[in-house]
Amino acid sequence: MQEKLRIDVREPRTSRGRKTMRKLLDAATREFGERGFHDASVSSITARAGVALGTFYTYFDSKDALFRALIFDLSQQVRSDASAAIAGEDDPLAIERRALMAFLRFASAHKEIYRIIDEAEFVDPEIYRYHYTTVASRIMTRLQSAGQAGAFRGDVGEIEAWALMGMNVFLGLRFAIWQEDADPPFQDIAEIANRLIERGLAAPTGS
Amino acid sequence: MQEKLRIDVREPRTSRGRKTMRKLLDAATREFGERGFHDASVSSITARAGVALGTFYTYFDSKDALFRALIFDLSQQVRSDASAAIAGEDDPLAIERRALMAFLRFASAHKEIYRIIDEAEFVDPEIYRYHYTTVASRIMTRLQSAGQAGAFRGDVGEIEAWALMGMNVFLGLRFAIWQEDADPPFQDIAEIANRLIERGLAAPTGS
Amino acid sequence: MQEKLRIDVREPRTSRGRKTMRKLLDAATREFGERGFHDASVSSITARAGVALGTFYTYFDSKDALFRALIFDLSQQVRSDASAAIAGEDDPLAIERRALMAFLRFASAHKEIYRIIDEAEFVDPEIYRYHYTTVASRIMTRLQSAGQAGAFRGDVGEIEAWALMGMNVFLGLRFAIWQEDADPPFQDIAEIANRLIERGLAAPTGS
Amino acid sequence: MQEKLRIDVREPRTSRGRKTMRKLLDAATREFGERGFHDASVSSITARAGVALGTFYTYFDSKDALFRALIFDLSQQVRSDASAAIAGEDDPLAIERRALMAFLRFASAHKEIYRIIDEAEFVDPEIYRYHYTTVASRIMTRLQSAGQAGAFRGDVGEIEAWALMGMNVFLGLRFAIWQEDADPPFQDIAEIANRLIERGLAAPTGS
DNA sequence: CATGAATGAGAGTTCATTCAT
DNA sequence: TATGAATGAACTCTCATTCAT
Repeated sequence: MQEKLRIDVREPRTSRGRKTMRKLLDAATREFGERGFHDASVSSITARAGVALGTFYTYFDSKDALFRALIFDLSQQVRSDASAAIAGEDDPLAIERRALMAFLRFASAHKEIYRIIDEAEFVDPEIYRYHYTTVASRIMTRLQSAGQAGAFRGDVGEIEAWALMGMNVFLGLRFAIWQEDADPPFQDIAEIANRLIERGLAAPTGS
Repeated sequence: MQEKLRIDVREPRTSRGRKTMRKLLDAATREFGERGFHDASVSSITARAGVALGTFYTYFDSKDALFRALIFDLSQQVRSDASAAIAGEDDPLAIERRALMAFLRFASAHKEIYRIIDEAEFVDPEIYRYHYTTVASRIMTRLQSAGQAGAFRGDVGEIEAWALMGMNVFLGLRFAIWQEDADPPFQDIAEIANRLIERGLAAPTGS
Repeated sequence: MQEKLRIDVREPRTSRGRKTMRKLLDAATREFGERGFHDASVSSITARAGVALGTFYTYFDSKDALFRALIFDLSQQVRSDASAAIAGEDDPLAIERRALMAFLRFASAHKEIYRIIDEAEFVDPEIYRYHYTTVASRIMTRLQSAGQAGAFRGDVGEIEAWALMGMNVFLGLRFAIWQEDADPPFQDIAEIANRLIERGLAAPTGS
Repeated sequence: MQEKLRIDVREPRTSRGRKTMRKLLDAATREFGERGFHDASVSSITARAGVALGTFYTYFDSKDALFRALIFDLSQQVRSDASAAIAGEDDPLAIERRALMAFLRFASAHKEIYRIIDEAEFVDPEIYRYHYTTVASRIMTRLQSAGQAGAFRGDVGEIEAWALMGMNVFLGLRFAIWQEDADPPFQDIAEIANRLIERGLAAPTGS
């Protein structure tokens, strides 16, 4: 699907180098998170990282290349977090509930990561696509497993996966990113979303 | 809710002025759509509009002010389009289906508008919030009317509205913006989304 | 021959603009002459010209573009000087003598111009070629006229033109550029070169 | 004349060192030839040579010092080539013809060497002067020998030497460096130049 | 002798904005 | 209202050189 994605980074040969690169990536997360890609400056990133300006270019070809490498990194973090959250759970609805809860908590705790990933749409569309396509594809896999197990309808596919992902992302935007306090509680939000996934909105038919 | 929103534009006094301003807004739509806010330049916008660089500042205080005025404009266009699409329809599910179809068509035909509005998240968060809050609020109104009419559950609120909006937006991103050809057809997508809204994903219980 | 040569300059629309551009070209001649292309800096050029740094880019796309425009300018100056020097002279040998004298004087008085043009070989080979090809072509025309008039052999062509040009250029380098005082006098040099052109080096055959 | 020329190179003590130094000089020839002095980078030279960046400074004090050492080397190569070409020939005119032919062939086969030496004019004028002064001085010696032997006029000196050298260099530039194919053949060029040296351009006087 | 990470001065270039005409 | 020349702060990126290992 997205196999040709290239991340250009000069892999450090020494452990000192590995440490410096990590410092740069962490500093970049803070800088991009606070100021956004365009207002962020390479010199500010190196200052935060405590290295000289030129050192930046020992590891990255450009500010864009760093951004791309960072998104790749963060995308993995986001997915690891989700995987961890649903590990061990078998019930499909419960899985989706947990996944959303985890996302809300993660977004709330790491607003800057959410922001950075979303800005990729305008900085590096390819990596942005990579991220959301990968996430959607995992969701679809979950839905289809549940379909085969008889818990969900058997005919769900990519469209439902994107619908669910969009739901989650916008709930995160509204209630985790924009909102300072968790009100309504994430639990309630996840409950309501879960009910929507399970039964839709139609009024229960009589009997 | 979002009443304090201020749009600073010098309203032209003459009809010649009104024409110049319109030329600038149209040129800005093309420029921002093609290059994004940061790569767009005021001088390129005036060149596209066929006016001198200095003329820009007769109408707008700054590049940011133009952007904000433009989003306000586009936000209204998007909402008008949706209103027109559902006008005269009574059935709540059909309304949502039509709204999504209209959005997919609009996004597909005006990719640049979609892009510009979304970039506002990183350029002028206030107007971005204004846009999506307004849209969500309309959706919520629709859902609650349907609830009172007994067509939908009676307890739906903001959370469901944001969930629906997110669903629609991401379906638009994936199938209208990214995809060149309408495949699957927008009709099918709207159908599937509609089914999800109506019944959720749970497998139909026996009997 | 060299018809596709492009000089990218933004022609000023006002007389104020024309003056500023002239100031920049003159400042550039001084700067490139003293420091050479690579050590010259745009900011130093604008400082010499007494304008702001940004003003430079109102007229030239880049430091390279300025250089090219400058060579074009200087190339014309060099050729005008030569034309003026030989104007009115009919005798082919006298023409060549005068042309060399003029070149020696010009090079001596404008060492920086000589230097700038020659550096073009490494900065913008195309314009360098343009310059020397044009000069050679003028020399060839002169030689061939003289050939038709019976003053020179009738079979001279491009090769002789380049040979003569090379002769002149190196005499200029050695005795006008490198040498502070005109010793031997330019007159003597031109005389000797003239004798070489006329009769070559072979010892006069008896009688 | 040019006795104070200093070439600062750390002579390697071991044979491994000698090999590394040779690799660096060869890599530098390629790099300077392809990119020119200023665009050439030390790190690219070491990469071509297959050694680490720091190793460079074990052998050369600076990029400039390397350049100077290289010109010195190349200058010797050029002169050896010329010496070999004229060895054993006694006739002064034939000597000059052979010398030019050899130069054309050498320049054609080693365009990069020609380029590097000429760029020295703007990088290290002293070594540039050294090179051309040395060459001119050899030519003058040849001419004066021929003068004493009665084959050439007896009053030729430095001026004629520089004139001849300039002729050769520009014929090389035009017909060996710029031209991909040898057309006209080097033989023809050398013949014509030889005729110019022998008899000049004047039309043969009657009888 | 060899390595490669680290340095930081310095360069070219962009562009929103101002303002005299 | 329209023009376009002028401004200068701010930015990204390069690369010769150093030095600890």
